[in-house]
Amino acid sequence: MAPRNQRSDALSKERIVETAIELLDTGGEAALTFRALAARLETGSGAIYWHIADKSELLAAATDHLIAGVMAGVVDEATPQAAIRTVALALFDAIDAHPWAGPQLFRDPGRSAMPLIFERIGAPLMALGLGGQTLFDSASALLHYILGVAGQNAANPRLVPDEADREAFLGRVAAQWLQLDAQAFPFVRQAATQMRDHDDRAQFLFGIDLILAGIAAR
Amino acid sequence: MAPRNQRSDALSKERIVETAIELLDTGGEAALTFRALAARLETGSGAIYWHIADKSELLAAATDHLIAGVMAGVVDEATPQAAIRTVALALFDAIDAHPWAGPQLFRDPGRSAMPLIFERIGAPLMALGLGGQTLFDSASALLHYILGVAGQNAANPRLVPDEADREAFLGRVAAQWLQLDAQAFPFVRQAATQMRDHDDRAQFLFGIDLILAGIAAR
DNA sequence: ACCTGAACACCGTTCAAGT
DNA sequence: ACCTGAACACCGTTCAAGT
Repeated sequence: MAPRNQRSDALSKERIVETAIELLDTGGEAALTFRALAARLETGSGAIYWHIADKSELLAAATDHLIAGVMAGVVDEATPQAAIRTVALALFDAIDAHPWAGPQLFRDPGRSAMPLIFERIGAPLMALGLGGQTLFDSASALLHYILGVAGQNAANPRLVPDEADREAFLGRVAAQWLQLDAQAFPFVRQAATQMRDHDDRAQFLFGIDLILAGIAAR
Repeated sequence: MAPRNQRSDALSKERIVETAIELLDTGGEAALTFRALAARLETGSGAIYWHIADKSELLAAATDHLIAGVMAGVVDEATPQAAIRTVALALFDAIDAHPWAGPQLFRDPGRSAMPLIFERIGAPLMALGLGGQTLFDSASALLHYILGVAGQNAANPRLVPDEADREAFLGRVAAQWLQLDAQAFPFVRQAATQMRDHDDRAQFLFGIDLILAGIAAR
């Protein structure tokens, strides 16, 4: 058997992380096991631990890698508002395509993904003239809203090729909401009728604009 | 050995769920195993499956139970804005005390926890005169913001008796942010200096008010 | 220094057997 | 109808042994 440590494609943290992302994209979080990863990398499961501390760090590193790529691809915009909308939509689409990353964004705010996102939200607000506590609190509000939608999206089946699964999912939720008591749940029952053909992306942007309008109104 | 199925405290879904919440509150999500749960309930691990489909349903049922209790305790308020603030803060404090429930809120929007929350947000907006798409989108924005903060809180160590752990956590995040490049991260570095003594609860309310102001400005 | 892969401790879940 | 608890299939992680 050829010694692995002399191959040109030797193990490295980057190669491990990229392979992990492939497994996550293909089969979701359940598909990422050290055994599957080792098999794909043609190595022993223990070898991975030489480069990565544990599974928690592996998932965090995969998220950092993904977000860094997304953020690097975001183009500059003319206005601060447009810049915030563009970054927000880029994140929305990234979680749409890689739903496993949604819950990860909540984990460790010190890691690289979080500062990358936070800077892209806060810098435009500075350009708008915000500062001090208002700046910090406004940026945090936008960040939390974006993460909240990301987390929700990660739970929904959105990345199906055809729209059938998504329709079925929304239809099931709407049906459950319509079964609620009309006296106790007037709003939710009305919302149920709007569920099936609502545009997630437009609704997401509406919320961004709501927060931006709130900032402008101060 | 006395037969279990004749005791007055026989197994029931409610007793299982309440015991599960005790384990979750005491030791976090890792402490909830079917073996630990069965030991605490003085039964076999398989007996639980007679009442609960699987672990996913157990966690969802625990969350529903928790949120139902929280929502039942929320008092009515004079104005729609006050009602929304009160519900939001009640959820904030509930996740603060039971951080394991944060990620669960993202799971299944059809379950009872989600409609309970959504109704309490949407009904006051209806009272404000909102309707149609604007009503649905505005309520969704508030919901996503609240869930985003809840998810973030669940990841942070907040429920420690003394403030030492929280201080250490925020200090560590701030230190990591201060190590970033000054040219590339002007905002994040400034935010780092505000991290240690910021008031999570006040910042959360600031975001709620920002969205409410955005709604009012439309 | 880096890799191998068996072994360990632990899960969720099932199911034949009991009462 | 409900409970028991061993058994199964599967994890993450460790570590003595290799190169």
